[in-house]
Amino acid sequence: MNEGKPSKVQRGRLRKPATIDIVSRLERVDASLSPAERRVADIVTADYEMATRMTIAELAARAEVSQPTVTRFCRTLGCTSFSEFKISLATTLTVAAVYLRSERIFDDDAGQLAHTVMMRAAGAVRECLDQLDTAALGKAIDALAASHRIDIYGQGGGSAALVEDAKLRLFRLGLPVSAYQDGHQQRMSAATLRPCDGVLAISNSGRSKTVVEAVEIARSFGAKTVAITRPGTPLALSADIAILVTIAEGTDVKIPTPSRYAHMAVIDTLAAGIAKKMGDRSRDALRRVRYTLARIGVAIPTPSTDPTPLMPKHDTEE
Amino acid sequence: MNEGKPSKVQRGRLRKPATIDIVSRLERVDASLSPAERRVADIVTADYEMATRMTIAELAARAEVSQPTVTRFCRTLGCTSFSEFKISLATTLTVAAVYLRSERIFDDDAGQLAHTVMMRAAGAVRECLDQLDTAALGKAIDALAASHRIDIYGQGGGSAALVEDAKLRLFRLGLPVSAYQDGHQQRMSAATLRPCDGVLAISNSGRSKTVVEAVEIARSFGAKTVAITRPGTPLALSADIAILVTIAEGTDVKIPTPSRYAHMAVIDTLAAGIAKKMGDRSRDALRRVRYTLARIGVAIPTPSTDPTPLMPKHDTEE
DNA sequence: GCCGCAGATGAAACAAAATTACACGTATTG
DNA sequence: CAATACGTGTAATTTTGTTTCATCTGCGGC
Repeated sequence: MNEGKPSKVQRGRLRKPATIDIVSRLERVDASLSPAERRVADIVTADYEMATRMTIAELAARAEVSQPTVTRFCRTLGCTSFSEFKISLATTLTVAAVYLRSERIFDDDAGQLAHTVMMRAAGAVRECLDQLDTAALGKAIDALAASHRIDIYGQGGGSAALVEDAKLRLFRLGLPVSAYQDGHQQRMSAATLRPCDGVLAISNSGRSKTVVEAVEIARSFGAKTVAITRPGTPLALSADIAILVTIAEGTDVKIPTPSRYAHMAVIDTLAAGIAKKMGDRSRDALRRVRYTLARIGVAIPTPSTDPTPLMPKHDTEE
Repeated sequence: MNEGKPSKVQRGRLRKPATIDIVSRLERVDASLSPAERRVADIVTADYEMATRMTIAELAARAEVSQPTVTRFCRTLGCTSFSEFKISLATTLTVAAVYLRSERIFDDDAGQLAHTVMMRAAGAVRECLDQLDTAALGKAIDALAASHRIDIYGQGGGSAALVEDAKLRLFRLGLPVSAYQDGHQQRMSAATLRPCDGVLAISNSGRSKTVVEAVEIARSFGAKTVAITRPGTPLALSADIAILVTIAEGTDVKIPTPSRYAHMAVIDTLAAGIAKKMGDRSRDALRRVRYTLARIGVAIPTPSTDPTPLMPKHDTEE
C-alpha cells in the first residue's frame, strides 16, 4: 500500500527482543515493582501457561488493576508491548513450565497423561543437552572410536534396556561390542580388556557396585572407560571420562523416570559421533547391515496382509 | 453490553489448546492447504521466530494474501484464533526451530552433534504427542490394565531394547508380563493366551512377520492386542487397538532413528495410565519393589568410594 | 498546617489488530 | 449450461491494546 510508516513499525517489533528469559527477569525485578504491578506479577506467576492465553483485559481483571497498569508492568519487564510480553513468556515457557507443573496435571484422561509423560521426556532430553559437557563427550567419542573392542556395562532394570540399545547402536557401526548386565560377567570381561579397548558404563544412580568394580578393573588393565551417570557418584569418580547427566526425578512413582531418555540421547550422540569419526568405514558397515536386512525381507516373503513385501520402505531394522 | 457472550469467549480461550506442536502439525496438514494458505505457511516456515512477532496484517502482506486468509490458515491448523496460533508457535519454538534445521548442522564438533541428535529426539517425542490418538491410548490402557497376563512382542534390533523396557515398566506395577523377541517363542506364547489376557506388540516398521502372526494368533484366542506402530502397516491392521506413531526418519544413516524415543514415550504413558487405573494395587507393588531394592543395597555394602552406601537417595532401580 | 510536587493508578478516548459478514470469481459436477 | 461448492478478497465490525489525562495519595518544605 504505502511505504514509509509500516516499515518503521515493522522494524521495531520484528527485531528480536533482548529478553531471553522473562520468568527469571520477573524474579529479578520483583523488588522494584509497584503494588499494582506486583498484583499483576502474582497472577502471572500463579499460572504462566494461562497468562499466555489471557488478553490484557482478563489479566487486568484478575489482578484487579487497570489495563494500563498491565502495559506498564510489561514495560517494566523490558518488553515494549503486552503482546511481546506474551510471546516472550510463551517462548520462555516451552518445556520448563509444563515440565515443572507436571505433577499436578497427572489426574485426568489419557491425553493429559500423555502430555505429562511426554513433556517430561522431551524436557529431560533438553535438560540433558543444556548441561552436557561437550568436551567430555568429544573425548568419549574419540576414545570409543579408537577402541579395538568395546564393553558396555549396566545394571538394574532400567539400564538393561539402555545397555541393549547402546550395544545395537555401536554394533551397527561395525564395532566389536559386547554388553553385560551380570556383575560376574562384567568383571570377567573387564579383566580381559587391553589398553586399546574401551568401556561404556551406564548407570543413573552411579552406585551399582558391580559396574563400578568392573570399570576399575578395566582401568587397571589400561582400557579407556567412559561413564554416563550422575555427577559425584562412585561411577562418575572412577571412570576416565564421565559424561554427567542430572535429571530431576518426579515424585510420583507411577510415572516412569525420564532420565532414560537423556541417557539414550547421550548414547545416540556417542554413536553418531563415532560414526562420523570413523567415516566411510562405518557407513559401509551400516549399508551392509541395511542391505542384508532388506535381503532377508525378500527371502522370507511376508503374508498377503503386507502391501509391499519385497522391499520394506521404512527402516527395516527398526 | 450483554452478559452471556464474554464469559463464553473467555472460557473458550483459556481452555488449554489441543494443539501441542504447531510445527509438526503444519508439516502434516501441508497437503490439505489451499494455495493461499500455502503461501502463508511458506512465510511462517521461513522464519518461525519472526512469525511470532508479526501481526496478522504483516503476515498477510508478506504472504500476499488477505488477513482473513491468515485467520483461516490458523483455523486449519487447529487454532481458534491468530493469537492462539502465535502463542502455540512460540511455545513450540524453542525445541522445534532447531530441530528442523538439524540435518544441516551435522558437521561440526561434539556439541553441534549433541544438539542435532537431542533436538531430534525431543522433537520426535513432541511429534508423537501431537499426533497421538488419545482414544486409542485410553482403550489400550483399559485393555492392558484389565489383563490377567500380558505378552510383549517385538522383533529386530531397535525393538529389543524397547520390549525389554516395556517389560520392566509393566513388571514394576506387579503385572504378570513376559517379553519375547524370538518369533517361535512369540507364536508359542500367543497360542497359550486366553480372552482375559493382553498383548503389546511394538514395531516401528510394522512389517515383522512373526510379530504380526503372533498378534493374529493371540487375537484368535480372544486376547486383547495392542500395537505401537506406523499407520497402514500390517501390524496396525491386525491389532485390536493400534496406537499409531509416524516419525520422520532422518536421511543420515549415521544418526540413530529418533522413533525409539516416541515409542518409549508411548510405553511410558501406557505404564503410567495402567498404574493410575490400578490405583493402590500398583502403588503397593511399586513400593515393594523400591523397598526391596533398597534392602539389597544395605545387604551388599558398597565400597568406600560410595558416600551414602546405606540408603541410595536416587532411583535405585535406575 | 497547608501548599505543591512526584509517583502511582484508573477512566476514557484513541489506535491498532483481528474477526466476521458478505460478495465475487472460479472450478466442478449433474 | 446452470447450480453448487469452494477459495478468496473487501469492507464492516468487534475485540484488544495503548495513550492521554485526571485523580488520588503520600511526603517534604515553607
